[in-house]
Amino acid sequence: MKISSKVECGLISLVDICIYSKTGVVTVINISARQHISAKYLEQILPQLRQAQIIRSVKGAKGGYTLTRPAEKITLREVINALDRTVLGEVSFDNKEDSLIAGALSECLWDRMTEYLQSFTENVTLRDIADRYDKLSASGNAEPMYYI
Amino acid sequence: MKISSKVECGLISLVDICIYSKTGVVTVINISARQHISAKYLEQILPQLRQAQIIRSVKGAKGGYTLTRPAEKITLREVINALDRTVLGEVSFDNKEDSLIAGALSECLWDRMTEYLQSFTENVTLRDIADRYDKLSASGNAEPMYYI
DNA sequence: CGGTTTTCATACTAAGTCAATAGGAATTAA
DNA sequence: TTAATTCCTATTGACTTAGTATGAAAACCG
Repeated sequence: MKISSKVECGLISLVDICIYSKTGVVTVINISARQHISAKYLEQILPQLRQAQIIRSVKGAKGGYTLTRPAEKITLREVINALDRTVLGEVSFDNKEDSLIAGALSECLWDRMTEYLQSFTENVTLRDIADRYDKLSASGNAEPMYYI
Repeated sequence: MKISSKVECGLISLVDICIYSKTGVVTVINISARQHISAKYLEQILPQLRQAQIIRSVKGAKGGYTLTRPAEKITLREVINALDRTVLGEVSFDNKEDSLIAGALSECLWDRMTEYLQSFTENVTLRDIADRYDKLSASGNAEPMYYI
């Protein structure tokens, strides 16, 4: 499966915000430093998540981002759809609709695959990922710390 | 889901061969005429299916293609993999392996999605599509016939 | 043989997509 | 007013993809 870098970075950012926004907002610079993603790139991704009402932004100095809802109410389906409609969306082809074989393929294959992906991602939430992250970092896989 | 035209055309070709090879071989020209796919394009796709031992080719005049096995023994998984490794393959990202969040995403999301796609397509065969095609064409959706 | 039909191999091109950068406007705290 | 921040939109360069082009190799047929 091919997943765009935008979706990957968007998801990582959201989990980062989820983890670090307990005490206040999280800025693009914060995420960039922690997750090694270009700040300029994030500036392009996060507004999309805001428009989809997944995060809320505070402008100006001391500004940043927080989630609009508890993490367990944010499904990965809506996140992925907000960033890239093609991942979970229907398989579509230009003009082969007239072909009966293409129709059979849709019914037996493509439609079922996309239906599954939609319902699966509907049932995974940001909380699940954050919890999994906690377990990973607790079990000796701690994020490397660089002391000066 | 984004599926390349190559995979789509390859699958359509295979179903066409399955349907029309009962009496003999099927040529690129046959498929091209029936399915409205450029013959030159097919000449690029079918050899790949041959290398994957899904179809057998007969060279020269009176040559063409047939399936190597009964249609119920050809899974869509192997067909799709033969034409495009990325569709069912693992989600892979450049250098974000070090990120624990990326790891959590893999475990909770990407790995499960690709596992499902692999096992689902493993259990759909060419026969299933051909049968579905038969039902579609029997129920009033007959392929248009052009009489001269 | 020689001509025709076919598959096979490889190169090419034009269009589209994607990742990432760039520059600057708008907003707000201090 | 200054610094920190989000926001908006354009652009670039690299890569991918769809489809075409050219011709070689193989095999049937008369």
